[in-house]
Amino acid sequence: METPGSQSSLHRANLERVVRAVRLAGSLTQAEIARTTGLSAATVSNIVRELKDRGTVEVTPTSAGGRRARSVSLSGDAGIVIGVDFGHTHLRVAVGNLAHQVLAEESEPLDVDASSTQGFDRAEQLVSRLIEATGVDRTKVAGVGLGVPGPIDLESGTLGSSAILPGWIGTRPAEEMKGRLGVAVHVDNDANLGALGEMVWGSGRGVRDLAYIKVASGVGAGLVIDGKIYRGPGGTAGEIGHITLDESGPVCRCGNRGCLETFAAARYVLPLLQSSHGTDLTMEGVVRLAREGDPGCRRVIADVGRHIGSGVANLCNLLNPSRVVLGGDLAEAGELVLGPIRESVGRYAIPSAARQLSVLPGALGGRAEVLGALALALSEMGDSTLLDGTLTVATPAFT
Amino acid sequence: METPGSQSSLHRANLERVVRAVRLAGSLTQAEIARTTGLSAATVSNIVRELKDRGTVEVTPTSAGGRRARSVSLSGDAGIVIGVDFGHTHLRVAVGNLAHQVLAEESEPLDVDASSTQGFDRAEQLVSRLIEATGVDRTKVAGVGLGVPGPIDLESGTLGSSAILPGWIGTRPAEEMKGRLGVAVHVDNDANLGALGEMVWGSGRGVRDLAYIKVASGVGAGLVIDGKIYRGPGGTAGEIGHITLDESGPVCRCGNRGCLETFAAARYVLPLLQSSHGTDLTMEGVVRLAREGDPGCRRVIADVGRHIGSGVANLCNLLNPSRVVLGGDLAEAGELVLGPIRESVGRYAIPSAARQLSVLPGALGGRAEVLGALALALSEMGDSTLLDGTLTVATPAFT
DNA sequence: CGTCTATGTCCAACTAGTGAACTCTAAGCT
DNA sequence: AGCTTAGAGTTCACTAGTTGGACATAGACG
Repeated sequence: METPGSQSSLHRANLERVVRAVRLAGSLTQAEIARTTGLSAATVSNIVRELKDRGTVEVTPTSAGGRRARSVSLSGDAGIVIGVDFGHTHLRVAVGNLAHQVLAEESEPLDVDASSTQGFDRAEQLVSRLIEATGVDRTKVAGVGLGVPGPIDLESGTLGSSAILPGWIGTRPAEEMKGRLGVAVHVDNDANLGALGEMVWGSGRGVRDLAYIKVASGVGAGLVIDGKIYRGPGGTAGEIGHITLDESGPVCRCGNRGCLETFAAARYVLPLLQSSHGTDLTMEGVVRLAREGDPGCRRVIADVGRHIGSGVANLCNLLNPSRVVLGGDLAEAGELVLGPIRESVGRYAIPSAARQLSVLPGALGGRAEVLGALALALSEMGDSTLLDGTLTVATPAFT
Repeated sequence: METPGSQSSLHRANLERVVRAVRLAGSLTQAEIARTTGLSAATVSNIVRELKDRGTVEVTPTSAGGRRARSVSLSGDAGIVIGVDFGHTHLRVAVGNLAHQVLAEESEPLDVDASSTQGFDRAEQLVSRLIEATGVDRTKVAGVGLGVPGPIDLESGTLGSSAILPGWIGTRPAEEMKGRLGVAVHVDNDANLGALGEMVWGSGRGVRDLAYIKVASGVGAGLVIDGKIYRGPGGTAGEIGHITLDESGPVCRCGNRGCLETFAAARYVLPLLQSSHGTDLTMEGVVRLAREGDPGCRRVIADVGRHIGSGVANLCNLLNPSRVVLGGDLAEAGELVLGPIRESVGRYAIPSAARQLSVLPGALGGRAEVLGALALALSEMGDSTLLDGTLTVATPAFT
C-alpha cells in the first residue's frame, strides 16, 4: 500500500473505480463509464488504455448496433472465483468470473460419516475438475468462498460445536482449503452465505437490508445490513432459531425451552408426523405431500409458518429489514408456509415495521449457499486484486 | 460536492485528513501531522497554511519546552455544535466544540401541555442563552442535533404517533428548528441518541456495536452497528418494547398482547404499586424506595429486570452486540435491575452470544440524549463543514 | 561556542486529471 | 447519394497538487 493521500493513490482509486463500475454493470462503453464514475472522458480514455495494456479489461472493437461505441468489459480470463458449500448431505462447488457470471456448477452427495479430511479432499477434487471444465488457467483463481453448516469463530477460523458432524468440530476449513488450493479462502456459515446469494442473484436483488431465514435441520438467519453480511462482534448474530417463543415449551438442544427451533426445525417437526406418516419422512417429503393436499402435512407446515412468523416479527421490530427471504427445504412449500408467516408477522410486529416488509421465498433453492460463497469471494477480493500483478505474474509493484 | 476522483477532491480529502487528525489528537505539531496522516512534510506545511488562512486552525507560535515545534490545534472558534433534547417533561440543551468538549449545558422543565410552537420557541431561547454564555459568535454554529421522544419519519421529518403529546404529531421538528436557528438540524429519536451519547462519552466508549435500552414511559432501544446508528430501511429499528414475550399477556397500546413494554414500562408497572404505595408514584420514586429497601419496589424492579432480560436475550441472539447499556430512570436502580437482567440473558440467550456480552448501566443518566444529539451534530457535520466558507462568509467554493 | 538534530519552508520536478478542440462513424434527412 | 448531426473516443496544452531535496532556524548538548 502506497502512501495514502498521494496522487498515485488517487490514480489507483480511479482505476478501482472504473473496474468496479465495469464489474457491476457487466460491460460499459467509455462514455457510460465516464458518466457513472463522474470522471472526465479524457481520464477514462487513459485509464481504459492502461487497463487494457495490463490485460484486466477487454475492449470489443465495435459493439452491436450502436453508433461506434466500444464496449469495455472485464477480460474473460482476468480472474475467476470459486464457491464451495459443505452441506449436511452434499458438497457443492461453483465457478464464476468477475462479471458475476456462473461458469460451472456441480454438486455431489457427501457421506454423512466422511471424515473432515475426506471432505476437504473431495472438495479439492471437485474444484479442480470444474476449473478444468471451464478451461481457465488455475493461476487465475482470485479467491475462494467457503460455506460451512455451523457456527464458525471468525478470529481463529475454527468450526464450533453443533456443526455438521463431531469429526468436523475444531477443524479450520479455511486453512485446510487454502493449503490445498493455494489461494485466499473466506469462510462463513450457510445462513450468511444464503443471504448473500439471494441478495446478489436471487430474491434480494436491489435491497440493502435483508434477512434470510434458513429452515432445515436447524433454523438460522443470515442478516445483510447495508449491503454487507452482519456477523456481530462475536460472530454469532442471526441466531433466530434460539429466540424464546414459549418459556415452558419443549426443551431445545441449546438447553433452553421453547426456542423457535423446537417449533420449526426438521428434527423437531418430523417426529410429529411419524405415527401417521411413517418414520423415514424428510422435510422435502412433507412439503411434497402438503402440496399434493395431505391435510396433516399442510397443518404442520402452517403451524411451522406461524411460529417462524413470530420470530420474524421480533426480528422485524428490532431490525426492520425491508425484506425477509425464506430459504431451505421449507421454502418449496410456497404460500403454504409464507401465508402463515405473513399472518403472524402482521399480528405480532408493530405496524410501522411490518408495513414495508416483504416476505418472499428464495429464488435459488439449494444453490443459494454456493452462489453466496461465490459472492463472498467476489466481495472480499476487493477490486485491487485485479490490478496487482499477483494474478498473472508475481512482479513487484514498482520496477 | 465536486466531481469525485479529481485532484481537487484529493486535496480536499487531504485537508479533511489533517483536520480529523488534529481534532482527534487535540493538538499536534506539523511533523506529527505528517507522520500520522502519511502525508509529506511539504504538503502538511501547505495545508496548515491554507487552514490557518481560512481560520479553521490556530498555530500557537512556540510550543512549551519542545525544540521549536509549532503546535497546531483547531481554533477555539472554528465552530460549535448544539444538542437539543425534548423529553417528556423537560427540555435540555448542550453546546460543545469540535474537540468533543461540552462547553455549556442546561435543562429546564417543559410543560406537558405546552404546544409544539411553544416548545420550539423555548428551545430557541435556551439555545441562544447558552451560545451567549459561551461567548462564541452565533455564526460559528456548525450544526444542531435534535432529539425527540417518539418515532420520526426520516424521509419527511415528520413526528409519528405515540409521540410526546398529540399536539406534536405531524410537526417537523427539524424544519421548525432550522427555521429558528438558521442552521442544518439533524433529528433522531431519544433511544438512538442515547445510544450515541453513551457510545461517545459514556459506558459505550471503545465499543463499535452496542444496544442502548431506554426504559421510561415506554421501552425503546437504540442500536449502534459498526459505530453508526442503525435505523433500518424504514427507520423503525430498535422497537424492542414491542417484541412479544407472552402471547396471552396484557394488551399493549400497540394493539398486541404481552409486549415487553407491558411488563417493563412505567405506564404499566406503576399501577401495580398504586394500591400499596399510593397513586402519585413515579419511576424515580420506585427506584429510590427500592434502594432504601422497600421490598415491594424491589420485587417489582427485579421482575421488570427479568422481563427486560428476556428481550435482551432475543436481541442478543439476533444481533450479538458486545455491550448493552441500560438508560432511563430505571438505570439508577443499579444492580437491583442489572442482576435480574443478566440472569435472564444468561438463561435465554445462546451461550456463545451471551458469553462476551456486558450489561452496564448508562454513565450519563438523563444527559445521554442531549450529548447524543451533540454527537449526532458532530458526526453528521463531517469534517468538511469546517472547510466550507459557510461558517464564516458565504463564498462559493470556486471564485 | 560549535555541532547536532529535528522542524518547518521553499523550489523545481513530476504526476495525474481536465476542458477544448478534433476526428471518426453511423444514423437521419432531403 | 450527399449532407448534416450527434455522440464516442482521442489528443494536447494547461492546471492543480504532491514530493523529494535543499535550506533556513533554533533549541539541546557537549
